[in-house]
Amino acid sequence: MTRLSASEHGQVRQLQLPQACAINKRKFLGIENVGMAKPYDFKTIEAKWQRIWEERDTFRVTEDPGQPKYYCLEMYPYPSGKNHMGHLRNYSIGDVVARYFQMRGYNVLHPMGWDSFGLPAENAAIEHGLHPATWTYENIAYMRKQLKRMGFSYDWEREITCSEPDYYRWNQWLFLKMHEKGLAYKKPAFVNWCEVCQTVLANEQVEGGRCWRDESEVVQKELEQWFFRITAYTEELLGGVDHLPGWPERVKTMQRNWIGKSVGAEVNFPLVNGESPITIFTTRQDTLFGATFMVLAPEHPLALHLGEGKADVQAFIKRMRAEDRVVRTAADTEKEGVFTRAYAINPLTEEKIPIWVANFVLLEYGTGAIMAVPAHDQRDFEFAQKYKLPIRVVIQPEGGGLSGEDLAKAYEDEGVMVNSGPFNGLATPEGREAVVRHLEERGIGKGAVNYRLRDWGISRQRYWGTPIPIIYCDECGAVPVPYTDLPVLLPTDVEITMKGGSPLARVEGFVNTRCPTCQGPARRETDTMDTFVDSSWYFLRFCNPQAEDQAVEKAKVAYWMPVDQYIGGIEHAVLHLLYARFFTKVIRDLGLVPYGEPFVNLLTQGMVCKETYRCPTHGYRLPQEVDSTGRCTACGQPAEIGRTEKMSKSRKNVVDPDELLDRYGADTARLFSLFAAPPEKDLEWSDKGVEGAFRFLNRVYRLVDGWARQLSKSPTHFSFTALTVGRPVYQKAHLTIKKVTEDLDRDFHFNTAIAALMELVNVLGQFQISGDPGEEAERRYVGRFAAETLLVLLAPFAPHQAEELWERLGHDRSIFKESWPTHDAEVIQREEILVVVQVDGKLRSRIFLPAHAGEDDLRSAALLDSRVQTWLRGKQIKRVVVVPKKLVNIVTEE
RNA sequence: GCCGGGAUGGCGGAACAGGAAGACGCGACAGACUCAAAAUCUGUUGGGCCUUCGCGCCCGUGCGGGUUCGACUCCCGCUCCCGGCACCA
Repeated sequence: MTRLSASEHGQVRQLQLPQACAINKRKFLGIENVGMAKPYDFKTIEAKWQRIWEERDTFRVTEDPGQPKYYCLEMYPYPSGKNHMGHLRNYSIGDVVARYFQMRGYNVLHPMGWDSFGLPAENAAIEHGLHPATWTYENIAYMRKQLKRMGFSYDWEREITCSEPDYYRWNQWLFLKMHEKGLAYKKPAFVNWCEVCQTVLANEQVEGGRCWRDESEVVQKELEQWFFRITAYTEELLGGVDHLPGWPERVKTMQRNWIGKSVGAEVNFPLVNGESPITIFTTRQDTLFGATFMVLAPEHPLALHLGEGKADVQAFIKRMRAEDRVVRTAADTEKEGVFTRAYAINPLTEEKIPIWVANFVLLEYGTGAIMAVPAHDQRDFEFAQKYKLPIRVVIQPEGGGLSGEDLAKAYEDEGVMVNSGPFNGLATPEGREAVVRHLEERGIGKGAVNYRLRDWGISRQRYWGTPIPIIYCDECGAVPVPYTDLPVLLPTDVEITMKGGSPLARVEGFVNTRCPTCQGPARRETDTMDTFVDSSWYFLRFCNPQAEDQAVEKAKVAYWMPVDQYIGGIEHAVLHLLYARFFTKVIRDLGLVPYGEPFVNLLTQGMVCKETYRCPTHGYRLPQEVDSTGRCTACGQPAEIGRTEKMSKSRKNVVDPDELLDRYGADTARLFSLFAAPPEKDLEWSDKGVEGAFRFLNRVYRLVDGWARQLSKSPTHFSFTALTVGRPVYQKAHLTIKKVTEDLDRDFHFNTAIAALMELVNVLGQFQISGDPGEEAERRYVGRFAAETLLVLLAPFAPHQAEELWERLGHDRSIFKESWPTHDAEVIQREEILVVVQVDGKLRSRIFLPAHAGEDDLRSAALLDSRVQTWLRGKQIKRVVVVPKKLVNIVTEE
């Protein structure tokens, strides 16, 4: 018996081919004259259709209020040189989405552009002696060509290049608008400084104390910098996360973590000497009675003051301030402190408690000062043990029994308040509220919220970016460049050295200017903007990329926005995706967009990985540098084999897209990257898998091309009820429509959609379009219907081949003008259903019944089945569970 | 430590609402075609068992329990892997 998938079991017998058919198989496959099966000529076909799409402006879109819109956007690339497989995967996913929605009748906006400002251009300038612009624009030209070779359905008329004045002038415009509203401001601050990049980095660009670009250690430097007040939107950015059902949970979690909201209280601790009190922030105000000392951050202004005339305190503060902050603030750094010999009063116990200065308290979180509750905070506990400070239990867990003397570690969980005067007996949640109320009544504190999120530092001491439109005048201070003077052009004659501060500072013609207010001599700001500013609103610009007099054109943006589907890498979960949300809210408040959230649905595609070989002495090796026994060919040592890691040049496990395209073509590259894994999971590259995709496309090609001539004579109508030999194939085609459509609608399950197409091709491979003259009309009708269905469903995945074969079937209109098919529920209705019979939950028999069989029919048929009866012998039937049209389970008495 | 995600054949992965575990592909094995190879086509392919080779039986979705007629799926308790945050008060 031919094995087919379970769902088609009922059709199996009808699909059997008599042995004699094998003789004619070559003929039916259209290869009888070929002698040898040649692969289809993807080079000619792909080039042909790319040319036709371009000539016919197939993917040009304009606003059309009469048609539902769909905005499909993939994160635009940084033009680093060549596209890598991650890009191609990202854009292949996006292209299927865009083409699918187009066929579903949507007006689809699918644009592409270049995130073309950034540091690598400056590095390349030094390395290769090229101007950053030259290097960037050569890369763009190359990468654009690659994308076109992939056949992506972009509206290239909307291409955006961020490094062009017609784009970055609007960065400056937005900066000025934000400056007007107090959302852009300058302040001195400790900032992250990367020695390699010679620039400041935003908090979001520091990962584990290292630069996100070059992974070098980041140091802290105090500099005067421009900031965007993202914290003005903290609550909205946090709350909005709850209203993004189309975003992956992990991205939302990351954003919540990054914003880091803590709810608690601020409490004032008066000083014994009567000076103004120390304010602390705590989330555990219910432990206030257990605060036996206080700790200030070394940078806290009061620390120096209290340490006046105390050499050891001064020395400690000096040493701590000089210490590398990344090291000092690491969790495993030993706690260290010094007693100021000053005292504060615990406002609830009215006890005198000592004030310390210690390394583990951070100025930038909360108020830079803490109350220490050693019994209920592990850090305070460790500190108290080291310096012999009192430990007092004020929270008892259920069952109690804790005492300060024999505590081995802090009890940080919730419990019941003890040793807390009027609050004794309250559980932690109520205690928290009660203490806040008490503090507020007595005016010694208040409920407070703290966030981890800091304002976004955007100044970069680099050349290849947007000039910040500010002029410094000795008389008038920092003066914004008037709107009418925009853009502030980035000068082209600049020397890039990567040392000695902002390159623009050395361009006299740029720096020296006149004050817009007093006309006196003045100097321009020489820092440029973080490149993340460009990507924070580019999706709005795509709606009106050519607008010369405004950043965003209200009506067009209102039509296209929000982005219906955004697709990109998880690495931007916080960075870009947080900034873009912030900018959208700012621009909304400028009255230019009706939405505060830019991206309705977000798909974070997985990385592209490949096996990696590593030799202990020679590092990463190419597969050919490792012999069959797994030893490095250079030194003979056993190499680490087959570990799957993200593709990267340094790991020597990359696949070059150009080679892939030369060898297999765009359709194969697309199909494999969509088939090998669901889009959100990592994709393990497999050369064999690519060949599998290529083989599949060849099968489709031979099949449809082989049929094409005969199918031109097909009848256009045939009654379903009259179908006989072609019936199962016709049904399979309808089932495939259903499956592919559902898979695309349900979170873009491309891999299973493609699997369904493969199943259909497998069935069609067994079907003949000629035969008995009496059957010929039916066979051709069914063959044509199935082949056309296959092509239409395949079109979003392998567009070139679908177009080509569509044309060969006699169509003169693009397959993308076809509307997406719908399945006929009556057709896929089976005449016969397979019922699974279980005895005590174990599969014991299968029976075929007419589709209209009811529950009672199922029950009696199951009980009558001879195999079931064997299993029932000597047993008492307890009950019979019937699942309509599916299953019968006979439960017996033991 | 807190938060999120995950674990299914030799491999990538299916199984939609609790109802046939392993679709589809890769690899492997066999056969057809061929002088031969490649390509193509056709089968077989989770593990084990058998004087019965069957529409056969037993086991099987990280581990241990539970709910249920029935669990990859739900509940409780673990292990391991991946990711985010973290001396954050």
